[in-house]
Amino acid sequence: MTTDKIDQPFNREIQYAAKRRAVIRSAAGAFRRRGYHNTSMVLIAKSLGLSKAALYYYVKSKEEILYECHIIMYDAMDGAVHSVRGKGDNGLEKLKLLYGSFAKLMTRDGLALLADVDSLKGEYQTTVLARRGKIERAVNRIVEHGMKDGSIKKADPRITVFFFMGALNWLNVWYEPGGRISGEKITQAFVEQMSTGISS
Amino acid sequence: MTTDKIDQPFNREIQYAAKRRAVIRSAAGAFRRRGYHNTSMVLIAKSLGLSKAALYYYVKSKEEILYECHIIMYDAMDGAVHSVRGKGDNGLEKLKLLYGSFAKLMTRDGLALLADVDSLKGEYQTTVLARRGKIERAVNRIVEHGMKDGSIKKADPRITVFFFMGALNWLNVWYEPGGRISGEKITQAFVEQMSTGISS
DNA sequence: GTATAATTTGACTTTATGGTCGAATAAATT
DNA sequence: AATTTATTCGACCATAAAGTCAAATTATAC
Repeated sequence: MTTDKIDQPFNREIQYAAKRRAVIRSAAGAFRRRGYHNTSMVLIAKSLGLSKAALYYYVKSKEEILYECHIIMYDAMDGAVHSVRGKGDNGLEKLKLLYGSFAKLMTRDGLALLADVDSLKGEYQTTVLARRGKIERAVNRIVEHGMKDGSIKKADPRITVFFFMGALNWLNVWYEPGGRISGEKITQAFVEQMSTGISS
Repeated sequence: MTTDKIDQPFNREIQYAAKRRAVIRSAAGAFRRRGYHNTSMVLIAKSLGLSKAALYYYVKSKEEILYECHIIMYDAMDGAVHSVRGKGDNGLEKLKLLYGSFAKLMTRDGLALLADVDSLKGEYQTTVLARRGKIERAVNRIVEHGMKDGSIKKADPRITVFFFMGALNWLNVWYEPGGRISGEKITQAFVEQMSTGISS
């Protein structure tokens, strides 16, 4: 059928993209659990039932995988920032929404990974640091806004933000998806503890 | 003089120990800044004006250095736990004292390093995880105590602790000794934010 | 069923770096 | 000054893991 002729090359791309995503997702999980440097390409390959060489059909290098992990995460975080636009009656309420989204991202499947930036070089690192800065500034802005509207206690916004963003990032180290503590409980508790820690 | 005969061999040991400490301190700083795997032994050696081989006169392996970094830190933290015994009118007050000590440890010179546990193997990792567990339990106990005496809001103590301990551990990633924000300011702000986040 | 393009592989090269060793140097001891 | 002991080094080895490539396999198209 003619649809095949049109669909088939399209499917190819889709399947390639899907497999590529699978590679990165699988690697991301391994990186989170064992750390970037303790995860070899052979291991990533094997856990997908592939040979190492096949991996390089989908990615340029190990570094690229790490880079994409970060980008995926920052894309998701940017999305969270965007979806919070116009919501929340004041700075604190907006921040609670955003922080909750962040926590959900970090706990939903093993996607989360914001570590090992030092292992990225050149352009890769520059881009990732830029993305990180962008998120940081967005959060800072909300916090500063909250300090002005009186919903957040006045303090050095940088330290304030580092505190609860640090708690979030550290999740990667100890949180086990599907472990004893559910992602929802963590999200709820973190939002609660964060907000009471800074509300005025 | 006779004192020399007695002092000299003693000095030797002291100097050896001092140099060994210098090696570990220097390495710890590099590890914290660039990450364990991005710091080569040659680099550590060069930054001390030594050759790589000379390093191995003081340490058994790179892994041993990382191990000692952790132990030094946990010794200091144990000390902090110990020095808080009997102090503080209630759980929250005691926790504030302890948390402040921890924050001081993390910000005072580049000593802090509690990451890369995955790069330790066998006995090394077992011991470090045991030490970490010990600290965690001590903190948990204080928090639970505070929840009972009414000074700390009732919640899942594990998550409560992970939150503010995570914030602390993440310091390593972004804090620059001698940078724009002083250790004292951070310590003060962290204790404040931690305690208001959990006080009832 | 043959040709073409997409995947996958085994076997290889390369590289970074941890670690070793015997010899050289410096310091203390007699 | 000679001897022993502590310290340091240059040059080397070992190895793990990243990355490459020509060839084989599998899927798709005609």
